[in-house]
Amino acid sequence: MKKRATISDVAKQAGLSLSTVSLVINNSGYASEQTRQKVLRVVEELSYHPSRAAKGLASKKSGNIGFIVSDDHFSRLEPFYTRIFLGTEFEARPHNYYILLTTVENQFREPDSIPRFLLERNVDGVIIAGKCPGKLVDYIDRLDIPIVLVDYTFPRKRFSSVLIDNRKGAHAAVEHLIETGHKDIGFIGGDITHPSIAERFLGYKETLFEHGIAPDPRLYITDEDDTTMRNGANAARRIFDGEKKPSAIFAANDAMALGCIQFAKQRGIDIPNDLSLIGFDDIEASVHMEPPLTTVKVFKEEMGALAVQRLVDVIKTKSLSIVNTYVPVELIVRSSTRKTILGGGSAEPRNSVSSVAS
Amino acid sequence: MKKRATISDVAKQAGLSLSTVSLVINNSGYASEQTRQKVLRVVEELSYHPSRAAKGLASKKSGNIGFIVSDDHFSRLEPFYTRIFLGTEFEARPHNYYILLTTVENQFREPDSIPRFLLERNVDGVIIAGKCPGKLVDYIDRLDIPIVLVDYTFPRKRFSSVLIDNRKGAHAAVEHLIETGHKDIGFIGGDITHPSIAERFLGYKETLFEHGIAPDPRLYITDEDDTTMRNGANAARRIFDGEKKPSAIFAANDAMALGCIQFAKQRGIDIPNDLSLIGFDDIEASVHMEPPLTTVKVFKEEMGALAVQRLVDVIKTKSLSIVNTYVPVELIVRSSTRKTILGGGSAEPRNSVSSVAS
DNA sequence: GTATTATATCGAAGCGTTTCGATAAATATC
DNA sequence: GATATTTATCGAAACGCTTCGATATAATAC
Repeated sequence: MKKRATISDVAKQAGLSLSTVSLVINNSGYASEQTRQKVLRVVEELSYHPSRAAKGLASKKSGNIGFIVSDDHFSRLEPFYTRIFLGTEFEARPHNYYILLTTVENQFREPDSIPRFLLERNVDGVIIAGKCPGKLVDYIDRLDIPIVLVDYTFPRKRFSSVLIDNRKGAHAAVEHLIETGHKDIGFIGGDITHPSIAERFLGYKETLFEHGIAPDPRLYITDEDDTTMRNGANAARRIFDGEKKPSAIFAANDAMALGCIQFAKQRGIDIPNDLSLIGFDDIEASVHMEPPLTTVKVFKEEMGALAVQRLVDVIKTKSLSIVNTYVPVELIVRSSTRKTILGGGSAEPRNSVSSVAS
Repeated sequence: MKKRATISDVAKQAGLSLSTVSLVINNSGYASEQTRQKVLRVVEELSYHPSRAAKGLASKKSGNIGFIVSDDHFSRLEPFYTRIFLGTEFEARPHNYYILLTTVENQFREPDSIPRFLLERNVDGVIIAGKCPGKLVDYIDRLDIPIVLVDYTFPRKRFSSVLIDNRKGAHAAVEHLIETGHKDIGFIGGDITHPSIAERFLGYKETLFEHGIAPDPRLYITDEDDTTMRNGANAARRIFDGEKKPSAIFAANDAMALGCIQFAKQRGIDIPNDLSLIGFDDIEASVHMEPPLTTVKVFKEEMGALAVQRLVDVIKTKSLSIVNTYVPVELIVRSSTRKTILGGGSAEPRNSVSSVAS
């Protein structure tokens, strides 16, 4: 096996000094066009790739980005955060970074739960996806390691973040339901302490208000302990066991929507004829559901990519400014929603003629 | 921000030389018990963590393990390979390795598709999960980088591997169906070119033979192009559109079993009363299916962990021997299978009395 | 008691980069 | 035309570790 070429091999071959080659490769400092070309050609010839370790040692940069996600988030049925992670992986390539993934338990115990890459200072920055223990965030912050949050906002302190435009998504979802003639629209929220879910709830209420509909507490559930399918089914049951039945439900994510579907099947409620249902996220499964789920699509890979872009920028420029990027969403209409024959029950039926199902 | 402690800080504090400290930390070479204690205490005091980069530069080891998985495998609905990946991550921790993940396209084009960590020699070994382009495997092998395969066997050359005991799993599945009175047992294979699927097919046929049942070509489908839910539904349709209807189906994975369920619902076939169905893998979704799926559980995290153990062993000992580890499987009986009222149609019904459903 | 061998510790070279002056040539400034 | 500035290149130190002899002492063999 031939030994790998080093920078000094390149220098020798090009008849230049080490430092000049280094300057050209990292294009810092000055170099004549001629020299530049020469170096680049030799690099190609020897198929030279700089040694990460040497580079890291000399520059005090690891070339790695840490990706932190809570273990239950990451190993959920739906690969939501997996997609985000994948997005970071792809975007890291052109920037020449590696992503070091670690999952953390919700129950944080210092120092056992501190990711190794932090102890060893083996990352130049960190991306945190979804909820993360506050103590850990504080710890990283104290280390002066740049942080970018994805689908999360930290309560006590601002960080740059990449967020879903939840309000807009919720607005589009509820608007769609209202447009198709629904008035008694339920909401299934699961874990309302997650900022994204809270915002979707807000968007839900706002949109109802806009249309002169007062949100009915009997129609929304926000106190389940997690946003799982099971809880979706549970919440649906609680709503339908109440005195007021909705004609449509907006579930704060697709997993809970799926739970709704299961509940509805059990209870003999036909979707979309008896109940229109809309989800959020557009996970892979939603197109395969029975019926295929109308939902609000979230561009997960793109979120990961944006997070990397932002983080790399912070690492390189040491910028301290905080940038919150809102990623647009898109309403995907499939078969779980349809026009009502009659407007809802409580509000006065307006346009009752034109809203007859086609 | 305080500077990190280096090995020379430790040496100074302990009144020893650099080299002695290094020897103790890596416990290579000799050191008196007294010295050892002293060093360890100082390490603790200064909370010293060796620099990865320096270590890597000096030792020519990166401390990283590459994890390669095809992109369609990794971003599938069911997080099968994600779980394996997670297993490697966990096991890598105590061994002090990092996992560098990369996905590769099925359509391999050198050199664009070559993972960066190979170009930069930034991994000490590689784990390949599921199918992988032959050219890439050859490339890595030529680099003299140790390889461990997970859920895959390479056609042209032997490598150490961690494999599912597919034959045993298939045996358990089919045995279960036979025990519950089925004789006309179908098989849905999807992509038979994947070694695991091929073995499950083999196990299926073997078990039938053992019980004096000749596999009926009208009852198995092995020529779909992938092992997806869609293809599962498709294959089920093809079988049921044929002249011979099975009373039970063994799907080579849970995704295809889910497809079967969807097809059955559409066609008005009741599971398990009209058709018993059994899957393979035990993905998270299977417990949530309607009905909950009887399946063969695969211990995915454990497979990842075993792969890391094996790889670390190879890296450390430079062992050239090839070890194929077969991970046991477990039959999980849920509600998608039940006893037949009558034995199957073609073979003579034996024990027809005792096999009446309870 | 001397020769071997095992044990314990150390100094220094080396790993492959970056980066900080230093130097020299080319260009701009007045 | 002398001085200042920009551009181009280089040598050498530094980054924090491993590892290879070298040296010294302790244990064992004969």
